[in-house]
This record gives sequence, structure tokens and C-alpha cells, in this order.
Amino acid sequence: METLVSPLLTWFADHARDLPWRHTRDPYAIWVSEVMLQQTQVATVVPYWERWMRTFPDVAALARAPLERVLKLWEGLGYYTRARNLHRAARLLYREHGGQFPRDFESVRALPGVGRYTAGAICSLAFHQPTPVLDGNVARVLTRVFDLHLPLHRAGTQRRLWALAEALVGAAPEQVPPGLRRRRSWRARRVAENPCGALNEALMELGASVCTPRQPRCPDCPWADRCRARARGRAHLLPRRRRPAMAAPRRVLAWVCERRGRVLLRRRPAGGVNAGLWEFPGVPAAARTPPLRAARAALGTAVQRVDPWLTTRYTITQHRYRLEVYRVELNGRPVTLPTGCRWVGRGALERLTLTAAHRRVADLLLAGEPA
DNA sequence: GACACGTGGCC
DNA sequence: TGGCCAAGTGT
Repeated sequence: METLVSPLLTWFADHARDLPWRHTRDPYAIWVSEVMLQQTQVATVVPYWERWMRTFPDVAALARAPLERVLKLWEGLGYYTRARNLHRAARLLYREHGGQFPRDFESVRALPGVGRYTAGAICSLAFHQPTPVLDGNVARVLTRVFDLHLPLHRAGTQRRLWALAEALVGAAPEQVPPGLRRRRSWRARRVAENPCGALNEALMELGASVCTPRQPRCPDCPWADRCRARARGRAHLLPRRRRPAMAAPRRVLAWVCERRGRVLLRRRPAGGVNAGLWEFPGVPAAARTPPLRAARAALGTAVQRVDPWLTTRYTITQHRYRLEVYRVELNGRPVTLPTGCRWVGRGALERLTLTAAHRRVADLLLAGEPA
């Protein structure tokens, strides 16, 4: 481990990206960034994090906020349970710890939405503890350096990787390159002041910027001469992972149904996908289902006609959807409101939290209709 | 251990 | 284009 840690820390002191959450020691701010970064790329997270920190600068602000506002700030980031869990955890901290962020690993780990990775990241970055992290980046880096061909999803492989990550972060405090302590750049200071946090960040950063899934840039790697997979010419084949196949695309019909300056929206039921988020009402449909008949079945005989407006695609994990949006022309009869539906004006259409695909539709509607 | 959970970017 | 991947967690 000794021969690995020191070059990695030196590399990080030269190449760390300047990310906004790297300029704070606030555990709350770090927690928020780590949760946002779960399964989400840095470039996507940055604007969300900045807006979030302006809106909810501390645990108390988040705890006070209504869930609706919290979800709205999360709109478009996906995995909305993360936002609900942050909110729940903030209220819990506010109630039981007086808003104070806990410092010991087990208490952090016990917060909703905080698993082993996130707890390790928070404790190392905010509290300088030698707690390991293992994410997709670290797994890729470690399987390559040690040329581990075991399938990633196996428990034994995971144990092995966690143990390696733990050994590395444990060695960090003793392995800070001496010359680094004299440097004044924020990068060098970051490493010198918190070797454990820096080691964890460096592992992830290496995976994100050098040891990439395809076409790793091995000549730029601080571990190039120690990497066993590279020596065998097979770094790009690791890690071995198993992924479920994509299912066939499904067709979904949705209706833009307007009356007297308002449009019909439906709130998704609790417990399912995107629970509590809003969308244009619609139905899953077989390939040959006529849109007019489907609309009448859902909204009643008030539907005079449906006009195809646009088609968009989206994916929810392994499910692919083709969303066909129709504009509904009504006659004078009352519309049958499907469960969870509400007429909303422009303001609410902007303010409510929609899933990404439906937000695209809503924004087009808002842009195209000045009234 | 397997599966569900969102979305965007890349080639 | 379609498949793969991304700073995982909860059930």
C-alpha cells in the first residue's frame, strides 16, 4: 500500500478538479453533495448543489422547508427518493441532534439515504476519519490495479474491494509526501490537512478522469507502472460486471388537455415510480391502440378530437418509453377527471415538480402559449 | 442476492 | 441508434 498511496496523493495535489464542495468543511454541505453524486455525474450535480446550498444553507433551513420545495429543487436529477431522504434526515437531525451533524460513522450511516459509501465519504471528508469509500470509480481502479477478474456483483468481490479501499485510506496519514506540506495551493493543502479524505477523493477522481471505463489514459496515471491489468494489456476489460438487458420500448400516450387557460395534470400515486411527482395524464398503450379511443376512455365524451403534438423518449432504469403527446380538443361537456388529476394554471405548471420527460413537454407548452 | 429506482452523456 | 455508464441505497 505504501508504494501506492504516496504517488496518488501527489497526483491529486496536482490534478484535483476545482469543485464547489471542495471549498467547504461543512458536513451538511458535503452530505448534500455526496447524495446528489450518487449515480450521477459531477457536471450534472454542480448547478443543483449550488442552487440547493443557496436555498437551504443548513440543516435547519432544509428541515423547515416543505417537501414540495425540496422536490422542486431536485427536479431533473432523478432518483427522487434521495431528496425525500435528505429532507427526512434533516428533520430527524433537527429534532434529535438539535441540527448538529453526528460525527461517528454509525450515526451517520443510520441516516436515511446514507449507506456505507456515503457515510464513509462524509466521515473522511468532513471529519478526517480513515473510513473507506467504494463506488463505481474506485471499483474500476482497484480491479485494474490488482487485476481482479471476479464478477463485481458478488459479495466476495465487494468484501475484497472494501478491504483494499480500507487499507489504502488507513495508510494515507503516514504517506503524505513531505514536499507537499510546503506547497500553498488549495489542492496541496487539502491533501496535507486531510490525507484520508484526499485519498478517497483521489481514488474517485482517478477513476473519473484517467482510469475511465473505455480508453483509459494509462500514460497519465500515477499508478501506471504498478497496474497489473495494464501490464497484461487488459485494463479496459475490467471490471467484470453484469447488467440486466434493456426491455423492449413501451408506448405511453399522454394528453395536453386545456380548458379556460388551465391544463390537466395528474399526481403520481405514492409508492410507485416517481411517487408524488406530477405529469400530464395518460395511459400505457398497446402499439395499435387508437389515441382518440384511449383519451375518451380516460377523460370521457368531452373529448372531441386528439391531435398528435410531439413524441419523446425516456428511460427508467431498464424500461424504455416512447411518450406520444396529443393535444386534446374538448367539446362543451364536463371532463371526467381520472384519479389524482387537477386543473392547473401557468404558475402551477412552472412550480410543480414534473418528471424530466413531462417537464420538457410542459416547458414547450409554456413557451408556445403566451396566454 | 436480486431488483427497483431517473436522467443525461458518450460513442 | 441503442447500449453502457455514472461519487449507491433500500427492500
